[in-house]
Amino acid sequence: MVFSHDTSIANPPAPDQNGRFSVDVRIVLVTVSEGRLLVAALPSGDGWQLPRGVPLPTMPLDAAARLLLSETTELHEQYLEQLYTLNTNDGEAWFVLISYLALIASGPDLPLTSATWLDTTAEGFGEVDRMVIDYAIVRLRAKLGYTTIAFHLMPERFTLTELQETYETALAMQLDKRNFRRRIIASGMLEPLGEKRRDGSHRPAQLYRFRAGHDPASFLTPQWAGEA
Amino acid sequence: MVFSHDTSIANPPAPDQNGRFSVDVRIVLVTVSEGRLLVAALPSGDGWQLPRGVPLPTMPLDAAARLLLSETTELHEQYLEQLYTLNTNDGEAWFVLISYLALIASGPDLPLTSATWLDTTAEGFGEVDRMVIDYAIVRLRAKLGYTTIAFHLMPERFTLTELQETYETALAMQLDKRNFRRRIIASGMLEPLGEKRRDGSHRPAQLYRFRAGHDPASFLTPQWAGEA
DNA sequence: CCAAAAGTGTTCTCGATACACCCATGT
DNA sequence: ACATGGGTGTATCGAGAACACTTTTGG
Repeated sequence: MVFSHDTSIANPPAPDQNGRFSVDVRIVLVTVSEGRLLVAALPSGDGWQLPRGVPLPTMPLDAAARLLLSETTELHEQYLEQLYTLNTNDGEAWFVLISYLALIASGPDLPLTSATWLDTTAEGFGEVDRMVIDYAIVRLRAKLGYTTIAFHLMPERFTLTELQETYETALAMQLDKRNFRRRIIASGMLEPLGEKRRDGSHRPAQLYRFRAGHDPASFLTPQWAGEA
Repeated sequence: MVFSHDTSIANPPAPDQNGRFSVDVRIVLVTVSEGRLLVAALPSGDGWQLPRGVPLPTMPLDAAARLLLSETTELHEQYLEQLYTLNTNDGEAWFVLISYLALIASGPDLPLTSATWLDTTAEGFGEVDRMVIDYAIVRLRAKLGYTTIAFHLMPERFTLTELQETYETALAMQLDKRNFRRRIIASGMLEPLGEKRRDGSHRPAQLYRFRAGHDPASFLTPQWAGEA
């Protein structure tokens, strides 16, 4: 018998040698800036690594991840989502690596503490970090198609062109302006503000914000692949 | 500073008091039989619980899950997939609950050891187990739409009607025979065997098997919702 | 010849795509 | 008046859904 079976949630595994795994939390903190999809990285020897930490067993992992995030960026309005749990080996012991995807709004101010923004395709990450980043990007791209997650990459108020640019950067794909607008409007996720933004010698742009009561289960139509 | 930062995968968290979480593995083992979607359960007090175990830190979690599976069923051809990692609290300490989805082929022989097959909607599970089961079913249904996962619920050789019945049971939804056949055939996931099966006073059915070289990344068209 | 399950095609609708011009403003 | 980015509509195509009859066998 290899397992010590416990009986219920109210009666969890005894704190013996078994079942106590090292847990390592890593965050893929992503933003968009000037047409680039960026990830927060910390220097590590001659390369880079994702922000990471070993949580205390006295706090929930999501709280640990959020704390880690607050050590990485000063900005407090972030989206945080558990990504995937890896299981990795180091000699004898296996440890559990729980990865999170975090998003913060693009903008001229991208406040980091000791981390640096790197292109998401940058060289210099370890093999595992690279996998985690790549998976985070896959997930982000998929979710852009059928959720309103893009909201977290945008400032409070924005124009449709700015929103489209964020999608294009995140998806690494050009989108058709008319189709993009038709779908975004049809999805009902945006609320037009009365105001317009004048920022040059051209027609001013309508400003929008994400609708407060946007149902998080509301779906945008997927499959923008193959458009450009 | 709440986290002890480590530098790389090759230099994992030190085995100190921090970062050692209790880890609990649970398996949602699912099969289909006689039009019912079943889950393997163990008795627990006056109710039921999922097969579970506390893995040793000296083995990968997937191996622990597979071992657990082998304690639950004698059948060895199973599909196993990591589902989701929950983080649950018991008084002071938090523990990490890693859930797996496993599938075994339907058939007259559904060999279990100490477990019992219950309807997936059965009462008597704890709150957490209920969540895990429900999520497993959601994932299974989604994956039936765009992968060849159904393969693991079928015996080696089967007819199109049997395959459709498995889909219908798993999805809890009636499907149109002609549309079903057109899509399954078009997906290329099946290989017709030369033989036919005669099992009654009616036209014999062509036998199929899943194509050996079926690309696991090959996708069936999704979205069968709303068909019936 | 009857019962029972296997097998097969066409039509319609709707969402996804491709595509080009006019509008409002600042200089 | 012209340069700049904002804003709009239509035609085509393909996938998904709805739908009913013929075929083959055993008894």
